[in-house]
Amino acid sequence: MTAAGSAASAGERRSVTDPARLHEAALRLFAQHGTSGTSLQMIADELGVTKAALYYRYKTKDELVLGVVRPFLEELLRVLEAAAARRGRRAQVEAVLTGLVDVVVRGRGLYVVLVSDPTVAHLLGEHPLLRRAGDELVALLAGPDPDAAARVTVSLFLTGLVGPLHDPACADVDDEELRSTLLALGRRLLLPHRAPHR
Amino acid sequence: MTAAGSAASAGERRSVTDPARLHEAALRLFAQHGTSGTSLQMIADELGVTKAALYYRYKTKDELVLGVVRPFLEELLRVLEAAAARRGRRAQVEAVLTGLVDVVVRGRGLYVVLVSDPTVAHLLGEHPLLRRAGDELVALLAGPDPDAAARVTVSLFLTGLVGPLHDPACADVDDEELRSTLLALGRRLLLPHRAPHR
DNA sequence: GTCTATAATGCGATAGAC
DNA sequence: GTCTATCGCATTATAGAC
Repeated sequence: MTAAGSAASAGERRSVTDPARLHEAALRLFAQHGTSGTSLQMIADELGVTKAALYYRYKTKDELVLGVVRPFLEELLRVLEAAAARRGRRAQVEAVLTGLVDVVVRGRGLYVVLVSDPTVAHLLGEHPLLRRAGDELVALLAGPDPDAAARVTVSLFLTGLVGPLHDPACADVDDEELRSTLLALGRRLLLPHRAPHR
Repeated sequence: MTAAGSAASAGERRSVTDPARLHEAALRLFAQHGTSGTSLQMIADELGVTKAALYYRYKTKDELVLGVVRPFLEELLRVLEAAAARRGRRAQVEAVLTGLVDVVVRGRGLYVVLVSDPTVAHLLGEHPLLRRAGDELVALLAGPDPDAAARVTVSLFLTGLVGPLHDPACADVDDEELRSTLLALGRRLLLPHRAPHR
């Protein structure tokens, strides 16, 4: 919906006014260097503007980071809402999985920043409204009153999703195959299974 | 072996000369704020010394980061060596899994820094000697000529290992249970399995 | 809405006393 | 082996011209 199409037409000089351009550039740098390792200067250079121009849109660097991450979180919350409306745990898990994998694969770098950047984690921890996303996600996938193993499993899966997104060994995997593989892995980990031979 | 025991006796003023103390403090900060988000000042404060004192041990910040990560990588390489000496893919995977999970659980924060800090990733990419660890690890777990699904699976598992280590939802899980759960998940993901009902 | 210019602070790193 | 002091530079952030 809010795809990259609007800004993809050409190398035209669009200005920072278009938030999509800023988000796209900042995100790429955040994913590559982390938010702490990315200066406003780097973002400004990438956009062909000056640092000061960025301060017209965002009062602080923290707000910029949140601004980049927020749309992704909101998309995730919509997935969770839709999933929570389903009846039956199995249907809920399935809905979360498909929605989550889709958002994550489309988002690529965004999810990396979201789960593995300490600064972002800290910022989200301070905004309880945004924090809900993570908590609800875990609750839906782990089910009610999850034991230790279930919690570890969910945590491993959610964290692990980022791996294939930027692993050079998986660079040749196209989005469709990545989606279906991650989905299969999610089902294998999160849906009831036969216990392994012991 | 080089456990935390040597420096754990009391709050005694040990000085930076003892590398274990420096590594411990730096690691905690790296895991919490990322390497870019951790200044030498923060490390020095944590140790009760000045920035300048750190420069006696390490010429640059990069060298300090590598110094903290290296012992962990070497431990990992020993695990890989031992595993590679086994006969049969199944035994190799099993050996890598048990060794890896043990090192990761004991290392805790170290693995977080290793897999999710962009600066560390970049530094390791420049030292081909250290880079071997990651490559060999993937090769051993994914097997010869792995298809896309196998590569995605290995990547998800290796990245996912960090999740439960610092997820608050898993904070109550003790090391032993964590180890056995991660091991079970690894087997489930990386050893041949019956295809799911489709 | 973007610029130049600059303030204020913190950074990594060095020099030299002890 | 650790200190104080400092250099040079990058950083976040602001003020004011256009």
